[in-house]
Amino acid sequence: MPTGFEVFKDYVTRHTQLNEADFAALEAAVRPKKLRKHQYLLQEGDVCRYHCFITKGLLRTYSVDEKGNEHVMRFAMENWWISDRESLLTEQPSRFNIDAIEDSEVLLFDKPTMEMLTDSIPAFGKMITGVLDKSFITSQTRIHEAISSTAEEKYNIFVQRYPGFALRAPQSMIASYLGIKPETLSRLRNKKH
Amino acid sequence: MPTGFEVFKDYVTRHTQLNEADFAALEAAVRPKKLRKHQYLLQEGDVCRYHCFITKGLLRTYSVDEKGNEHVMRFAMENWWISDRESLLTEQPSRFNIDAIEDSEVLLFDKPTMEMLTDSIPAFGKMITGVLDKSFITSQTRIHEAISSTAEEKYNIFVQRYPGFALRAPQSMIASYLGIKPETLSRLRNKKH
DNA sequence: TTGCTTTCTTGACATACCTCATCGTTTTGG
DNA sequence: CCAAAACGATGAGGTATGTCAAGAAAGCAA
Repeated sequence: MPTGFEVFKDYVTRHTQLNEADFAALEAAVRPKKLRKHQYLLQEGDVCRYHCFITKGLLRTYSVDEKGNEHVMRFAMENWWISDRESLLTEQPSRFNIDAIEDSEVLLFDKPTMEMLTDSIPAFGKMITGVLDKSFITSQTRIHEAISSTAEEKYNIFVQRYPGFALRAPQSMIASYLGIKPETLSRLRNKKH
Repeated sequence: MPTGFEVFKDYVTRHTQLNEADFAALEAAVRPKKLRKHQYLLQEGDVCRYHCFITKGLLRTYSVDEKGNEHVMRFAMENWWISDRESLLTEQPSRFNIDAIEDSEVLLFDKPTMEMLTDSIPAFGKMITGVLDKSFITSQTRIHEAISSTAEEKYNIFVQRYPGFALRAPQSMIASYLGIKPETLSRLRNKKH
């Protein structure tokens, strides 16, 4: 069973080349945290202070509207980053919650530490920039699908793109992510064709 | 009537502080381009080569699906940037079209030039980073609205947030942006309450 | 295991949105 | 300025998705 930092080290190694001194700097900078299922990583109203790298488990970002309905913005699992970038950037209270769908483990990078690391280890900085670029493109794609696809198309795309989420997340959360009701998703899944 | 570059200079001045030498470097780097209504700035299948700053007019980014339906991803007008970031980053053919909804004028920054400018003028680089951060947050907000709002709510939010687009863009394009049919939008607009 | 709670499935019905067709209005280009 | 085209409004009727309710299945705690 690899430690959280070993998972992270593997991830970094797959994306760029760093020497042992760089890894030592990363390991010293990082704070590991365990989350039980249902535990919050971030609660609405709090300011998001960390970039979080997930080494184990499954989390989601979601909002709760006036009627109490939850709206899942995204899922993230091992080897994904999660945070509320808006709150992290602006240092304003977050509109979102982040919590663990399974027992999970994350590495926390606070904002000044992350800045220090991306400045002092340029290859690491480039990697992070690449992650942000990719997440922007993913957002664009999701917007495109939201305005142009039916519920069934959205679900099929979701399963293809994120088979792990499709298997591990409850259907009610997947439905919420897709912008449809759980009953509708259940019917889509169980209809033959 | 200010020139295109004067519009851009005002914009930059509102966001950061540059000296005259910096502005001279920017002016030398930039290529102005006029677009007639309906003219493409980028066509599907072409690689996006430019960051474009709009000094006049109104443009849209959209895709066309197998059935010939257009899906408007975004609008942009004076003092907005437009490009296909995915294609620009990856240098792969774009899935989108960008064209002018009104006669328009833009300033073109090609990719290497932009890199050179953001490196050599740090304040300008920071401003560009800020623009990208803001556009990521805007994407997140749009996803949230897409999965959590009714057609009417989406339209009301759109009008509030972008009164200029609501007035200047044809309703069929606004409907497409919202992910609804033009007839539905027409009915929403004309229903009393 | 045993029960308790949460999640999923399914039916009946309601409704928001879509489709297609028509027609009046506005815009466009020669 | 006129004719053609594009745009927007509106009606009738269809379909996808939502709502509410009940029961089955699966997960969880003791």
